[in-house]
Amino acid sequence: MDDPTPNPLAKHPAFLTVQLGWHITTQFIAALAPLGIHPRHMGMLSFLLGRDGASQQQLCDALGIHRNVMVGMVDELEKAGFVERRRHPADRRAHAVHLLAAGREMQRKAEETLSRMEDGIFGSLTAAERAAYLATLQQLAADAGLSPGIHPALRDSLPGS
Amino acid sequence: MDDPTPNPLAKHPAFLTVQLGWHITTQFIAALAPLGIHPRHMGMLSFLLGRDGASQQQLCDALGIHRNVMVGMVDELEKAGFVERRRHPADRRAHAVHLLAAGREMQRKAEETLSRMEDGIFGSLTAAERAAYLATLQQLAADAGLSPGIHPALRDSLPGS
DNA sequence: TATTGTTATACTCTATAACTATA
DNA sequence: TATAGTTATAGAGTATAACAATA
Repeated sequence: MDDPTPNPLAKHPAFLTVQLGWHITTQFIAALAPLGIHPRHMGMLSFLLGRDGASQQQLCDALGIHRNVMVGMVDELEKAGFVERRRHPADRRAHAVHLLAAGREMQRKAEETLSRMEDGIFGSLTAAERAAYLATLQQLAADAGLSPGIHPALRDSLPGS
Repeated sequence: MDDPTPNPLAKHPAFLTVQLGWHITTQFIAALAPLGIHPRHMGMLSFLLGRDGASQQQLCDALGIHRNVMVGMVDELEKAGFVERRRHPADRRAHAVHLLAAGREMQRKAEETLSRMEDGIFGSLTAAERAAYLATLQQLAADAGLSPGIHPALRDSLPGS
């Protein structure tokens, strides 16, 4: 049943992290699709929860997205009624991006979807194992200097078949 | 020092896995660049270690890469002297892709690079924590049905700045 | 002069489809 | 007729550069 010479990558925690992360991403994209949004939209909404009224440039800096791409993302979220561009109180060049009620509701649904998916993925772990896994991840993320809740490339799409 | 309303994603193990996986990927691409190869090349070489002489189609099936993309990858590896296309003994339509000595050597160096990088990333964990992390990842990968040592999208590149 | 948002252009990557030689 | 490898074409995605308004 076993491969005579097993692939050496399978024993590397770095590889396994990437492999599992990729699997989670594709699965989450699919889980979010019925809601009509992409993980990158959820990332924006989740961030705005704590920084409502941020300028597009501030969103760019925080989320690691180019400002020309940000234009399109805000367009999409605005068209869906999740956010609104308002006048920035301190800088007339900037737009203040504000969460609307529908946006908060969508963020809540998306996070619920995420939690449901996690129950499936981590279901075979004991509570203690799952807690240890989470603690380790948080420590590693802190070691690596990763910003909490942010990463630039929650983007497209499915692996080539 | 803390964000008044912290980003809720930071507490989700699924998100943290993806975030850390992305960080590892970008760091590994950079670590491999001086060797002149990309993680996807290492994936090919590591796989061929156990399946030398596989046809391109078999490589496609195993690694989840389209066959038109595989053509270019084999071209690159062949040009670099890491693999060689030979006649397939059983099917004259197919090419048998064989590892050359330089390819084995490059695989070895790449895996050494990976191990060095892992020492940096996981350096703050105790041996027990690191072992537990690895065991959990292996269990989760098995639960998800992921093929050992394989994933389709070890691809480009850096997050937009 | 630098910065914010925006638009236009070019480039890269990926996906689809066609072609050949075998099976 | 179907499959392995290859090539060509088209589409999506990303990055670079320019622009108008404001700092």
